[in-house]
Amino acid sequence: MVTIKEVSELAGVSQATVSRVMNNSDKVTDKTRAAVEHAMQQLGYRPNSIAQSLASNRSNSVGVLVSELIGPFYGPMMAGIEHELRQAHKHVIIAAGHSSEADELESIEFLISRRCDALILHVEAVSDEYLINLCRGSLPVILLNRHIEEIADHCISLNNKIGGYLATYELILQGHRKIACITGPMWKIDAKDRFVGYQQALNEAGIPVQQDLVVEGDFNELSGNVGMGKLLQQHPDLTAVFCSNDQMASGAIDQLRQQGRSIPEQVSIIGYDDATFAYYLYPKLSTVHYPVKDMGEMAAHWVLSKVYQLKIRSLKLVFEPYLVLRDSIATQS
Amino acid sequence: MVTIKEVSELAGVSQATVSRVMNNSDKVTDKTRAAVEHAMQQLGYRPNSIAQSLASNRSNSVGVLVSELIGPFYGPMMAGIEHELRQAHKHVIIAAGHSSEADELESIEFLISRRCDALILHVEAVSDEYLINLCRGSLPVILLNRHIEEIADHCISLNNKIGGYLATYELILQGHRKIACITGPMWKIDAKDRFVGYQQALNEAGIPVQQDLVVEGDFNELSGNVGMGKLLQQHPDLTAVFCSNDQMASGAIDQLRQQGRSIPEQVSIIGYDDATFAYYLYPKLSTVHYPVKDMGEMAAHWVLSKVYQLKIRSLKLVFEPYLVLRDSIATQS
DNA sequence: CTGTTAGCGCATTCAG
DNA sequence: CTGAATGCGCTAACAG
Repeated sequence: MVTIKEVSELAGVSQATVSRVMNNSDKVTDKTRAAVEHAMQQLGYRPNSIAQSLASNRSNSVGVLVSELIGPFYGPMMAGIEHELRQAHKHVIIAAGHSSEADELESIEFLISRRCDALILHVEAVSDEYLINLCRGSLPVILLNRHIEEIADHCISLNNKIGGYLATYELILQGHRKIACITGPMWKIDAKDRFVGYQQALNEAGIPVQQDLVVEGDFNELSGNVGMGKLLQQHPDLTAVFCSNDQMASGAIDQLRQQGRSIPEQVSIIGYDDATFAYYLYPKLSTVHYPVKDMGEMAAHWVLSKVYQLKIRSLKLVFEPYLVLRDSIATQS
Repeated sequence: MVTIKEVSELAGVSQATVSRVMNNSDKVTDKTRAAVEHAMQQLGYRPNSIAQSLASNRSNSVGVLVSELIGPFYGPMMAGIEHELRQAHKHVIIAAGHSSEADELESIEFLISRRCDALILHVEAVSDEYLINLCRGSLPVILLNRHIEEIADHCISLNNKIGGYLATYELILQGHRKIACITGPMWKIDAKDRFVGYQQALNEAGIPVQQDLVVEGDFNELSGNVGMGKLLQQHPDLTAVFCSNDQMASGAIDQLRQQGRSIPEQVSIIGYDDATFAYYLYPKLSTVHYPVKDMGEMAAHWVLSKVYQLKIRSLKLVFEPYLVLRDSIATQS
């Protein structure tokens, strides 16, 4: 591996000068600059960014922690982050937290020891206190998909209560009264918030919330399938279901079809997230749009502006969901 | 940030000793070890892995380059890689190549300058020569989803010709003769191979390959939709379609439905990849299974064994696809 | 078993 | 505008 030293010798200058042309900061004569660049070319020199980081105390990389690398949700988020950061020549070190506190903590440890310049965290298991503490430290941290009042300026989140409300309200608007709900894991704040929105819409409409019209899923397809099965058994007469994400909705559709129920004629269904595949389900799934890619981009912008002093047009921290109506809801008369 | 020096002073030992207990390599008295660990605790010491890397010339991180962070294909691949690597306490630095030669080259540059201990590459645009050269270098490189004869031992790939063959053969077996094909971008080797398999199956069955029964897509949903439109216009009497991936298949299904064709009664369809969502399409999509997660894991194993000397049960470089038959193919009489 | 001595490759003073 | 010197935080011989 060729080093700065060899370059400086070939170019007949000092190492400091080579360093200068690399960080094209200081004024260097065009002539010496040319000489140095020529030498770099000739030797196939690649700066050792590890050494750069150590010397400059800046790694030009930001740590990203997501729950999973798999699934329709995190892909767009990571893509949004990577795209913006890359344009600014910053780099992404990625880790998965698997919704487990131990894994999340270990990942954060790792990213810190990696001397990331900033952290973008989508964490679910770690406590508020821990995060508040972390944000008080010197390392810039931005939280995705989580809102903590004490550190609200470090949080980019979606108003999930409104999302759940909108979904349920639409069902009510279409005349449904017997509306089931397949929630996400209730210990997850977003799952809970969506459920709160569901209850709120029901309350406002004067429809009592029935415990046995609600089942808890885990955000995966299978749990939607199973949950729908239970629901149908207890309430064969239900006419609509709000699923807390699109994956569970696809599982629920599968179950409904197995039982010979037509969608949306007999049972209406609405999802949440607006994942890419929602459009290709049959019937095309009505859902709540979650601007996850935009939020990833915004997190990157936040970092770029706070850490790397890039000027950003605007910083938006709270996003609003909106309905995407397709073919999975029918009017109930 | 507390350093090794402060720890050594608090513990009353030399820095070297602190280093020793961290790499719990050499023999250290239980007593001094305890003292050091106590000091580390008390100071909240976190090793600076940047400095570790520079000094040890080993970064404990492996660079991963994928085409996109988004979409149903790369998620499982990254998840497979990350999972295995993490268990060995190695870390993942990720970059996206966007199927563009410039981006791919830049990403590789970046990963190298990051002093990754190894590279796992899913590249599409970069040339064989470049890769052969890269593999000849001292940095261990494993290629995913690409087979280059000269460096076959650096390639983990799927036999896509067989996959395309299997898909088409199944259609023929079910009595179809007028079988269309929506290919991926023909400059991509896997798209081409799948198409070769299609042609081969047709040839063997004595069915002429008709140019206008073939349209080129781009692996995204929309192109499947559009492609299906063209096909239907030119050949209203086609009875089956082989789509080069599941996303295009979902688009094609959408188009067929728009035109009022029933699936599979009027038109049979088969996809490729066996993405998660394929099961939840309607009808459930028959497809060719692509063990992408396994292949990601295998890449990680390769790295673990070649670079970090972990003993791995077995190393498999060429994977075989297999059919997953569901509900999207009907018998043609 | 432990301390001492050198760097790793680069950025960054400070002179000149 | 350029060079020499110093150190980032840690590992790796080499003695003892």
